[in-house]
Amino acid sequence: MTSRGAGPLYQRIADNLRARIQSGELAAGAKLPTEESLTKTHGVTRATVRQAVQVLVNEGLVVSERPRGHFVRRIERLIYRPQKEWRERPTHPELDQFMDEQVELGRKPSQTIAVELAAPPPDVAARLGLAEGDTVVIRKRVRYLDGTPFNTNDSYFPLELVQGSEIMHPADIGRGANQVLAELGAEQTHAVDEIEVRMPTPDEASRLEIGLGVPVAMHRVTGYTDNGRPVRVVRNVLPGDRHLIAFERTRPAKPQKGDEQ
Amino acid sequence: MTSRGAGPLYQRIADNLRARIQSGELAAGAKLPTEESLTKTHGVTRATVRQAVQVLVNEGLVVSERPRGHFVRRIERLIYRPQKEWRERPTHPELDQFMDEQVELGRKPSQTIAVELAAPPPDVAARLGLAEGDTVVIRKRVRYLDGTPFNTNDSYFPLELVQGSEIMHPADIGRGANQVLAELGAEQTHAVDEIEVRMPTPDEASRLEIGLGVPVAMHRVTGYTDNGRPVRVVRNVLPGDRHLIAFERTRPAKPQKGDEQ
DNA sequence: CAGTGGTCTAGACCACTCG
DNA sequence: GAGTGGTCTAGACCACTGT
Repeated sequence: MTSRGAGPLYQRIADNLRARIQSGELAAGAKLPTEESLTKTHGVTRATVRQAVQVLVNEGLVVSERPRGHFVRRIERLIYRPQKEWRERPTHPELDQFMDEQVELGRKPSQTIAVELAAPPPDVAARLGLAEGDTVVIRKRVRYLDGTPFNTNDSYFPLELVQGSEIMHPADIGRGANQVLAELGAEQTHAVDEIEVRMPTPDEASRLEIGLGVPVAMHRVTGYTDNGRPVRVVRNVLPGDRHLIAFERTRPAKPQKGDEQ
Repeated sequence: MTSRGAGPLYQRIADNLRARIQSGELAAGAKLPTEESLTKTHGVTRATVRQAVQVLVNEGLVVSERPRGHFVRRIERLIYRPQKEWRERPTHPELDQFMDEQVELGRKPSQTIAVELAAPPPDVAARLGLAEGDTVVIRKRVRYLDGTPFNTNDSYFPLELVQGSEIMHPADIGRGANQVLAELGAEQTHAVDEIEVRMPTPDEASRLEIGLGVPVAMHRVTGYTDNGRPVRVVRNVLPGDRHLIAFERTRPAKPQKGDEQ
């Protein structure tokens, strides 16, 4: 199954290393053989060995920690609940079966907040019903856990809606930005959730200190007032290796038909 | 512009190309300059140019269509609704709801079904409460839309539960596997949903015909009976460039506090 | 200062598709 | 058959980290 006959040399070397990782011979955190030593064991040049290792890096299995060497990636995911603020307790005890054990064991959270005025990105413009030339207020947050970036949380508001309000101050809003919106006569009463999966932009990669081979999920929430006016878009960017997204179903009824789950 | 600040040559070439893609100068589907021509315009060797292009490929911005050249990736996402099966909709028995929805859009769906007996992967074993040496029945499906793979849908059942039942036949189950479970006295009444974001395994990449630079979302559903016994795990693997995950919130109530959305 | 990976050059041959 | 990207060799020099 592993080094089946043909294929490029670098793929066969990559297959060999991948198999050793998956078998546990090279456990999480273990150091890979040096490129130099791989050239000898496989009888190829260093360029070929590097190509093989690059395959594993792009698969997210291996990280480079220059100049100490390459290491098997450690993956540790925390639970992310997109619906969190509308749920205090799960409806069924089983829901926590695989989650409670992982949840916060005395971690130290922190965050940074910045406020910018800028033109909205296309997806935000479309959802707020703005033109790309319009201006939005952006509250940009990066959340950290034990000092490493955990996710980003950027809120976009139409400028004329929040002009001069507390939302434009780069500090935590104790009662929540939604409460401020309500005071401005634009209370957000419902929302649409979307999740997009892709590789990070260079910007996102640097904000989140993401290595090669780590994709992100962008969780986008569009908030509406009672009469259907969009007043807010939130974009949460979650590094794939640090999050497990969990959510609950609406109706605890019987599935009706089919295998569509 | 070109020699902005420092950095490796290949990164600057990649930055240049990325900017031209994002500005629209190189639109979706457009052909990139050939590697040969890039060596001339930037005065470097082909290896360096290839390194630059590889960056964009790994970001998912560019695809290679050998030997025609490199092209700006076209991204077209369809909506994926993890909660779909609990919406009430009349359907034809032959088609499950995924297919059903796409048929309405004039697409041509198809699928393959295979049944295997094997040891469960670790995540499935943990959720079904099995040891890794135990055996599960796996119903493996690949769904196609207009001939291209769209996602995979693999269901795992404990062998002793479904032994000899219709679930072990590699054909569509009109009334749904959940109905069969109910007839076996193990009706699934609630479920836990998880989404994991990562790069595909080589297996997944080949099953789904995924190119480099395309991550996947794995949507995992664990189904339980009324008394909390896990009877089924479903793993849906969704290529990131073909899906937009959408879901609904439970209560149309006011958000309670904070910006946690 | 030795060891490691990161970058880059200068070539070569191959496989595949298109006109 | 021409043009393209895919693979591979044989070197070289650099930057950084730990001893």
